[in-house]
Amino acid sequence: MKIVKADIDAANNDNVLAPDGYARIGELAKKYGVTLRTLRFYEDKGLLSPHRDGTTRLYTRRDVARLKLILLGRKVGFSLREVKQMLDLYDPTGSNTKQLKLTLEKSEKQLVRLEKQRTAIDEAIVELTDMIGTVRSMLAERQPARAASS
Amino acid sequence: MKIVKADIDAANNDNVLAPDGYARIGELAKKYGVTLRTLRFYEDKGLLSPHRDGTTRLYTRRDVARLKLILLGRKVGFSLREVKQMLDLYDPTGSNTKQLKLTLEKSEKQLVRLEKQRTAIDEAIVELTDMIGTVRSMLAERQPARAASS
DNA sequence: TTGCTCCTCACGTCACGTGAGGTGGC
DNA sequence: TTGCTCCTCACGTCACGTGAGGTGGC
Repeated sequence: MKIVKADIDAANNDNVLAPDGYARIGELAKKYGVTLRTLRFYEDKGLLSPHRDGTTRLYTRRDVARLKLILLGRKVGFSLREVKQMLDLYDPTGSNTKQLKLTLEKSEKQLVRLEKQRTAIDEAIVELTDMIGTVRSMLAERQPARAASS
Repeated sequence: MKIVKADIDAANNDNVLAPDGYARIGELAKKYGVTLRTLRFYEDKGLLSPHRDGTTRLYTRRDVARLKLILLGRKVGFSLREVKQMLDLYDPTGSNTKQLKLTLEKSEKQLVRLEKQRTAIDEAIVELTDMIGTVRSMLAERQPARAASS
């Protein structure tokens, strides 16, 4: 089996960037499953800062890296404000000890919140299941003929 | 042991209503762990409709019953709009079959949503735990002296 | 010329939070 | 007079959704 460039491109699906090193907003949005609005919103909030070609946004490798972290942060339940706080502490020339410590601290607190959310959802599931049972039996009482006639 | 009226009142803690059959907003809020704003907001959205004494709101047994359902609905994740839809179908003179069927239908859909939310939270917990591990080891690498000196 | 992709406002949504400024009755 | 509880605006929050109206290049 011969491996051609297309195979490599397909396997290397981490790459949204065109050969020129830039990605357009539509490409990024599709790739990461977000809307254009979301990417513009993140920019408005200072989380992303793509280059421009006229009015058109051009995203670099750095923006892509940030976007991934933003989406990870959102997934685990951080607010955009918190994500920004952590990202803004990044310094490519330093040890980033401060950033890491803040991230660790916030993450531990967030983990506690997530666990509380999980128990809340578990409770909600129990209550809703109860509710469904109650409603079903009320319907059964109110239409005893239904079961027989249908 | 003598049972006095105070004991009965304390045991009957379902009752927020004063002897006149009315409760004021502050009493209701405290009893159900919500803010005044929340109760007013529910009214604004047509979910509650307390009586008035001048400008002061007076809640009846009916409002209390509705409030309990609203809070249950919110707990299991229904929007206020959905809760209103279901409550508005209640007819004290009928069989309420329509209300029960709508509630059942909505509840089953909501149960699915809740279960999806649970798996999302479980995933988030896994990812956040991973993250914490990664950050911890990065900090350990960056400050090998810390562990020895402290 | 048509289509596609991009753009900038700017208001809407959801469930309240949070003052500001004021009233009534003990 | 002071305190407490109540009231009505009305703007703020959070993370976008959703048009409206318009542009650039194949």
